[in-house]
Amino acid sequence: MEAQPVPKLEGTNWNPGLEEELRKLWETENNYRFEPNKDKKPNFVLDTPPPYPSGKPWHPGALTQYSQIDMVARSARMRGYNVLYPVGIDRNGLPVEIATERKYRIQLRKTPRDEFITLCKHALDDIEAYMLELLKKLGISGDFENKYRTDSEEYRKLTQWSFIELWEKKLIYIANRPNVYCTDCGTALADAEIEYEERPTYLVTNRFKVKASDEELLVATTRPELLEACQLVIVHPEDERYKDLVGRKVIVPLFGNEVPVAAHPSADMSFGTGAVMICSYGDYHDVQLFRELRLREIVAIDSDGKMTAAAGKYAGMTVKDARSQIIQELQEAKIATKVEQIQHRTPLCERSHTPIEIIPMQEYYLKQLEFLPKLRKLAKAMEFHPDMHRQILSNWIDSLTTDYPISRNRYYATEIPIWYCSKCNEPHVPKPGRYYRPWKDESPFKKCVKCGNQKFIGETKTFDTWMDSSISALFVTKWNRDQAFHQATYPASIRTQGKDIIRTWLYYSMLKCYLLTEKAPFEHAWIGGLGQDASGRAMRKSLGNFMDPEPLLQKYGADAFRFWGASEANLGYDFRLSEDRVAGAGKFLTKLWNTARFIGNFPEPKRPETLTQTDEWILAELASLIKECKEGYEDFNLFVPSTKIREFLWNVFAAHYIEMVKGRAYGDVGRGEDRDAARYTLHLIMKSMLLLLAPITPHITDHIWRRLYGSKTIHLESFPEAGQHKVAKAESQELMEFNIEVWKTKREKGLALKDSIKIEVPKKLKGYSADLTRMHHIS
RNA sequence: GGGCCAGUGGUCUAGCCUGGUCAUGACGUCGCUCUUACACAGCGAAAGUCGGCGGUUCGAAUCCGCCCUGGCCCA
Repeated sequence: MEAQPVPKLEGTNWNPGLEEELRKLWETENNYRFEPNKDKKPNFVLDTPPPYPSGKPWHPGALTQYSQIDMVARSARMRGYNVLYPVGIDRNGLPVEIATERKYRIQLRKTPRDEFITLCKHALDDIEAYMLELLKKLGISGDFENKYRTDSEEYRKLTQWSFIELWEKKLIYIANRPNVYCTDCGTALADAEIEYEERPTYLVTNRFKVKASDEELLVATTRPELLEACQLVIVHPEDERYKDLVGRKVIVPLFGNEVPVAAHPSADMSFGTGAVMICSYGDYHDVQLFRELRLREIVAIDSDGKMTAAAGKYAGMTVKDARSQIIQELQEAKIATKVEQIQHRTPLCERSHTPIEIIPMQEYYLKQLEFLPKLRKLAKAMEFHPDMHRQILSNWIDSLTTDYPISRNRYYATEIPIWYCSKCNEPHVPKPGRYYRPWKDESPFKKCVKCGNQKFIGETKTFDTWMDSSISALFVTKWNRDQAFHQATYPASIRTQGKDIIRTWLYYSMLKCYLLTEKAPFEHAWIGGLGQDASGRAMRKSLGNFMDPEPLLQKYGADAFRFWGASEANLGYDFRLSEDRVAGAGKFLTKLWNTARFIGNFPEPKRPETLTQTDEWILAELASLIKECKEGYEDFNLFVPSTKIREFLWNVFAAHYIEMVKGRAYGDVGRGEDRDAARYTLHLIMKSMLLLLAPITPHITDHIWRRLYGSKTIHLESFPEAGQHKVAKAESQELMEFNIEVWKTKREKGLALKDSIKIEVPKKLKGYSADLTRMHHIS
């Protein structure tokens, strides 16, 4: 007796509304809980980027990346790993401070610190809730229950702990050095926080009198306000114009100090007059020469961006005002021979877009230069996906010339745990294991170790945010919190991140974790491309070319968005976001849905003794698909499985196999055993495709799986094994070409597909002739 | 100035490492078709100097050199 076919899937397309129900189900089932070495499976630990709540809407490219990371985690589970997939939120740093200053029209330095911090917290909480909700809507399978925040007491305690260990290892030092400084943000910047922009500025050519002669030297500069800090004028050694001036002295106009003229190869003969004044500090070139030639620095600009006493009557003016004032005076005194406007590549603060200044300041530094050779080795040993992006890290390591300045003058960040003796200024660093706020807390020290004084002053500075983020791999593996857990999970298996923060997050993570644990923090680095707008431009909030991802998710569902994210661009390449293409991904889901709906009509029989040639053929195609998908997943590449599965489903399985076996599947033709062979094979292929797709489109695959193959979730299953079926590629090709030829002939002859046709089945395809005859109505 | 990446039908993309089938697929366009899963479909068609120039080779989208354009990063 044959069971009546029962349609198990309603409607002719996938309803994204079902996603919400599934997510609720997953939450109650709690399938993804991590315990080290559970069921004797190997651990797989992700070090994921905690997103920064910087505003609404969230960058759609970032959201795409989070969905891709989820696919990495889900595929690892289905490859048989026990997966630790942490969810964190990065809440330290400048952006929230700037947003808070703008929102409440207040200034950080003029607001009580406690109050300011509270305002920042509220802003972060608000956006954080929005982001977590979006992540959940995407179907992210991370550990939301144990989500962490980088501004929590527990996290900051660990950041301070890492600092204290580095301090004790004598890897931290204080130095008074020229520092890249943003006068607007009021803080020192790391190299990574600087960006460049072409901006108009004046190039002023001034007469410098040559000492004890009537000669003059013309010197062009973009920084006339720094004349008082000029200590040297350089010319190129091969510059014939100035050969006889080298070694003599010139007099700085307006200020009258005498400075030598020297030959130096870094002078550009073609820029300005070829003679360059070297001041402390106009740009990096100045810094380099001051260091190289051991010149005496004159601090001309203070940390508020105002001219210092060294600037004489210009003291107290802003750099900008001083510049225009001084240009005017130089012109009036006929010292300036030329004032022209030029486009100048100006270094800017990445956050405030203010031109940076170089000011000598006392800052804390973490040693890195002496470890660069070791870091280069670690970078070489690390497995990059794709391999090409290792280059970005190598280039960065090769370009570093100073140690890492780790202190900042901000509020919403982890405090540097130091107290200074009020008398002798000796720094005291407390014991690790607590969260310290020296600007607020009482000193844990009773007596200065140096002078015995009993009063202390707490440090007010904070850490650069990368000091926090760089230990994410240590935090999620419970370093200094749970030794057994840490042993089992560190180093992490994989760091997943965008290519834009390789030189910051990835590099600083390697540096700090290496210094603390002597190991690289992770084995693999997965580097995603960046989301661009539809015309290929970087999507930036400042450019206003943002697309709100939420309506897209609402309209097409998370699975369509995810499938688009997986299949849009190859691993590591930038991708463009457009609604059309997400919609196109949705069509694939419809195709999958209808294929499943068709197959669900048939009962799933046991494997018959023998299968037909047609069944063997599609199983061989499936075997190679499984192999390709597995290779893709092992390389953490989602592009490979998503595009291969789409091609197989659409162009091979649905177009050819299903059409060929329809007759048998319905039981219209052939023996009962052949019918079961078709049904068995249809279900086997369906199951395999669902399993292969489950990491990419977790909702639709789970829904179909539960409906057709039992009530349990697909997400606790493993990937299918590639079978032993073998059919020559040429035969496969020939089979599909024959079908196409029949279709073409029918249309040329004006025949409907159901009309019969006289056509010879090629000899090589004899094994398929029963199915082909039924399919094409060959008479 | 340097580095990395990219440049393939109207749009996007595979192939390039490991040279050799009429260059893959998707979106879009046009025509036909309701064919016991799917019209969010099926079938078919039009559409390409594989950025340019030169070289290696019997043969180059693929290897080499130079150049142009765009993106990202660095100095």
